[in-house]
Amino acid sequence: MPASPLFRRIDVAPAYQKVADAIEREIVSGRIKPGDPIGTELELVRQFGVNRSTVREGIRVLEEGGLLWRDSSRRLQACLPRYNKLATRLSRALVLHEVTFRELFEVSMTLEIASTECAVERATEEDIAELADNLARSEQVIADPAALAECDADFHVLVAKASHNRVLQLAREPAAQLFFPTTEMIVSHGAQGATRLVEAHRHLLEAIRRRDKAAGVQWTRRHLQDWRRGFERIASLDRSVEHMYMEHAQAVRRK
Amino acid sequence: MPASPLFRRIDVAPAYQKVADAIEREIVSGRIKPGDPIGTELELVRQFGVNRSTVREGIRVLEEGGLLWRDSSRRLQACLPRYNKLATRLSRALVLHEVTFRELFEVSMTLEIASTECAVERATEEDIAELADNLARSEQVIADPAALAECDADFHVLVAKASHNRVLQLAREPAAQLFFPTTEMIVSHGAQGATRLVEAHRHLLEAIRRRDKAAGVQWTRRHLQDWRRGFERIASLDRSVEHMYMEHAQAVRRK
DNA sequence: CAAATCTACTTTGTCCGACAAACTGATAAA
DNA sequence: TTTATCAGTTTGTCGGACAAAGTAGATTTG
Repeated sequence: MPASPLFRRIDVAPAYQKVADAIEREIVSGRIKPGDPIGTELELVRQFGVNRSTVREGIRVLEEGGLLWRDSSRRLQACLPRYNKLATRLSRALVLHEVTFRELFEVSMTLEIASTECAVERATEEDIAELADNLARSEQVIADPAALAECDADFHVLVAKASHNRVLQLAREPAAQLFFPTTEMIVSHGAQGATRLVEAHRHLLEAIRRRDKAAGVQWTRRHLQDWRRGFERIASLDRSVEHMYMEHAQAVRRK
Repeated sequence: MPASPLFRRIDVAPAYQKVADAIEREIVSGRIKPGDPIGTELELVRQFGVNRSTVREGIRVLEEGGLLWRDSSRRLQACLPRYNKLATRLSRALVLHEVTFRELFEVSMTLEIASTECAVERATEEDIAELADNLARSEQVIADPAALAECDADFHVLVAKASHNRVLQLAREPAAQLFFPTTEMIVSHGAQGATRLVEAHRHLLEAIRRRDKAAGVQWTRRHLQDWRRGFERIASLDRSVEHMYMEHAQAVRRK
């Protein structure tokens, strides 16, 4: 047994990791801005003094993390991680952890209400126009559960956008991605599910337009309670989110 | 210009991506369970019929996504994506999007209150014991801002854990990772900041113990308002979260 | 017989060199 | 001006190579 450690542990992170970390540092610190080119693989090989395979492994890590992407000509660029892609990863994690619909519902209720409150305060004319447009489309496809479910998901994304709080937009997305796909099932199951949904959206939009926070919150709550009642007619809230949803999310991501 | 497309677009995803997708499908679908070995690189080479470099690039993608990891002997295993790692990625994204402290504060207020409400309902004896333990430690390090800030962050993680809602735990984490590091600055700045913080924790724990939801919410709100007042003495809430915090988060992640 | 040591084998991380396909940019032809 | 051609880059993939670290089985030692 050595008397006392003479030397500190040396850093033995693999080279590809160091490459990834080095590039990540430059991007996160702001020295490389989104849109800036990173250089070709060969240039990186020369700069880091490692093999191209090693550089490529490092690049894959950052590409997956959403910090790098390849433009149309496949050249490397720094970029801002897209919320959507991150949210998909999170949703996947929630599925694997087998969270229940009760957990999703609880959080969605909280976040959608917060979303509405902020939207009532801050929605711009443009936000309202987008919401109105969405509502008009919903009314047209009221008989088509799949299309209506998509409209519903979009509507709530738009409300979140109108909140002008990007943290909120990001925070609600993972639960929403798992939560809203069930809307199709629910709407096509119950009889007046579709009309109640559109009605709720109409009142919600009206509340945002009139800057009436209490009404906005009330209709958001009612809207989600409707979802819950509809869901409970089909399955238990304590059922865990299933792999089915993940496959749905993957299909969406790829298109 | 061709009259009409005779052929469908051929799938030209790179091989490493196909490898990653194939393994991901097996894991997400549940056919490979967390903890199951994936096999050695050479086995994957044989199964997929591609080069080892290609397999390795595919593996990197999944490793970064948190679906694969290498155990102590560096063999590949499927695993559940850790919330912590995902949250770090999200925090990084928030930094790059230059969100403001106001946005963080707004969402944290919402989620911490929700967290408290659920914790009051569902905290077990064990949860309460952990919180009490944390509180005792806080009282010991009340004069050490760095240690106290860490205790504070832990306290809120424990409250979220006591909510027994995993979606909530995950949803609050990204904002918290950026929000709480400022506690150190705030506590060391104001005079009674530290005592007020510990006092809030004490009341909060007491509320959870007594299942008193109103008191829990009230003290959570007061606690966060304290943070806000403290922060505003130092900087504007509309300042964007800075790169500094990201470096802090990276240091934490590595240890 | 149990514990420690040695040895042969496997696996990972890295490197090298190679090549086809796709893309770039510029020049030549219609 | 548009189209065709062509040489040079760059990426994606391949095959093979090797040192370091880990594994497991055989062997020695107490």
